[in-house]
Amino acid sequence: MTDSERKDVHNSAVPNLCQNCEARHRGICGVLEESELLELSRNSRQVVRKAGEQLINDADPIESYASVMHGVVKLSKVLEDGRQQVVGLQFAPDFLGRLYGRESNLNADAASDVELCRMPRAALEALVAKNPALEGRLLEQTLRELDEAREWMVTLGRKTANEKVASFLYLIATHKDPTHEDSAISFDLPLTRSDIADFLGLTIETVSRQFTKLRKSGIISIKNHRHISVADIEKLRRSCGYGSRIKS
Amino acid sequence: MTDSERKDVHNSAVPNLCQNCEARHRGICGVLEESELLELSRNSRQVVRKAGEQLINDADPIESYASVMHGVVKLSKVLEDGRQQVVGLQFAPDFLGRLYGRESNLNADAASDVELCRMPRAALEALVAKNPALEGRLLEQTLRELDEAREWMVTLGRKTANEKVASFLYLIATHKDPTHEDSAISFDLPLTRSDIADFLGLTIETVSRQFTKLRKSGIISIKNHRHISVADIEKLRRSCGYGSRIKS
DNA sequence: CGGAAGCTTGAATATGCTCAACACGGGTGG
DNA sequence: CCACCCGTGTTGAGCATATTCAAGCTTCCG
Repeated sequence: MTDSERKDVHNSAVPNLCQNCEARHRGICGVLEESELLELSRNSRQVVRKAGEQLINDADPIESYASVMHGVVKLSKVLEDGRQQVVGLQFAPDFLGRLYGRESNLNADAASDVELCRMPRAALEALVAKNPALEGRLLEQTLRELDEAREWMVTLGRKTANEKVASFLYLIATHKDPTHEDSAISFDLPLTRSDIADFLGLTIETVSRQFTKLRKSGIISIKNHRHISVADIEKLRRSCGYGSRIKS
Repeated sequence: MTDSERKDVHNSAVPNLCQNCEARHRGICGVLEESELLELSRNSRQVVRKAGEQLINDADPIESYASVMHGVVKLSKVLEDGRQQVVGLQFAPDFLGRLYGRESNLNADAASDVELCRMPRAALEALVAKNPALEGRLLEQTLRELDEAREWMVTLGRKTANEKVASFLYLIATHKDPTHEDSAISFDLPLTRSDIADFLGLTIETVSRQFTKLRKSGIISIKNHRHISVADIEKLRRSCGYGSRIKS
C-alpha cells in the first residue's frame, strides 16, 4: 500500500470510483478540490470496452467526456473512400474528448481492452468554468498532444518506412519506460499490424517487412507477433532518423 | 472608419500599438480588460521581419511570446540529416510560442514579410495566471491548432501527391475566404515551392508537376508562379480526396 | 543585359504498394 | 482428438508513384 493510497483510505471524502484511478493524481482530477471531485464523481461512470469497439464516432455530437483509466485508445480519421489515418494514441490517465467542440471530428476506438471514466459534458464544463486550475490542466494536456501531433507529422511526412516503424516502436518503448534507466526493454504491442500501418501511413505488408528487417538486423526480437524485446534502446533510437525530442 | 475604431479613438485607454491590431479583437488580447491591455502593451514591441528570416529556433529557450499582426509564419522541424517538415502555418491574429515550454521544440520562420507583436514571457504568463479568460482563449487556439495538425496528418499519411497539392491550395483559399460565398477565388501563395514541398512531405519537383497537372485539368490557373486563380472552389475541394472538415 | 533564385520538365530509378500465396495460432465442432 | 476455419501476420513478384539527377526556363533585380 502506497502512501497516497493510505491517505485516501483514511479520507472518507475520496469517492470509491477514484481510489485507484490514475487520473486522480496525474490526470485532470488531480487539480480538483475534494468537494469538486465528489461532485464530479457522482456524475461519472466507469465504462469497460473490448479491443476494437468504437468509443466515439466522427460525426457524433459530444455528450460526454472521459478519462482513460486503463488501456490504449486510438484516435483516427477516415477519407471518403475508406483510407484511414490514426492521428493519436491515448494512454491512462489522458483526457478524452474535444472540449467545446460541436462534434468530435474524429473516431475513438479501443485499441486494447480499455476502462474509461465517463462524465457528462455539462458536469465537466461547469467545473471548468468554475475552476481555472482545471482549465490549466486541460491546456497542458492539449499542448502536449499538439507537440506529439507535430512530432508525428515529421514521421509521416519525412521518414522512410524503416524509420517510421522504428519510431513507432521507440514511441511505445519510451512510453512504457519514460525514464529508460535500463537500455533493454520489452513490451506487448497495443496495436494490430493494421492499426500500426494506419498510424504510420503505410500498408500492413510494408510494416511487416520492416519488422522483419529490424529483427534480422538484431535491433528487436519478436515473440508471437505481438511481444517485442529491444536489447538496446539507443540502437533503436538511432534507427528513427531521429526527430527532435532531445534529452536535456 | 469602423465602429470599433471610432470607439477606440474615443477611448484614451487603448494603446496606440493596439489600435489596428487584429489580436485586439479576434486574438488573445480580445479577452483583456483595458487595464490589462495597457499593462501588456507597455511591455510589448512591434517587430518586423522579412520573408525567410528566422523568428525562433528549435533549441532556443523561450523568452518571449508574440501575436502575428500581419503575414504568414511557418512552423517547422528538421531531422539530423536536414530533412525538413513544416508542421503548421500561423496567420494573423494567431498566438506564437509554446506556453510553459522550456524550449521551443520547433523553428518559426517568416514565410512572407511579417509583423509581430512581441511580449516578454514573464509579462504574458503573469497575465495568464491572473486572468482565466486569457487561459481560456489560449486553450481555444491550442485546440484549434490540434484539430488542424490532426487534419494535416491525414493529408501527410494517406493522400496522393495530387490530393496533397489540392489540399494545400484549398487550405490557403478557404483561409482567404472562410465563408466562400463566391465559388471563384484568387490569391498569392504565401510559400515558395520548397516550403510547400516541406509542408506536404514531397519534393519540389513533385509539387511543381502537380501544379501543372491541376492547371492542365482546368481546376486552377497560374500567373507568375505565385498567383493562383480557382474558378470553382468546389471542384478543387473534390480533388482533395476530401478530409473531414464537413460544412454544417 | 547578366546573373541568381525559383520553377518546370524529362528520363531513369527506387521505394513502397498491390495482388497473391502461404504460415501460424486459437477456437469450434464433428 | 483431429479437422477445419478464420483472423492475423509474413513473404514474394511485379508494378506504380514519387524521387533523383540533370537540363533548361522564367522572373526579378542589380
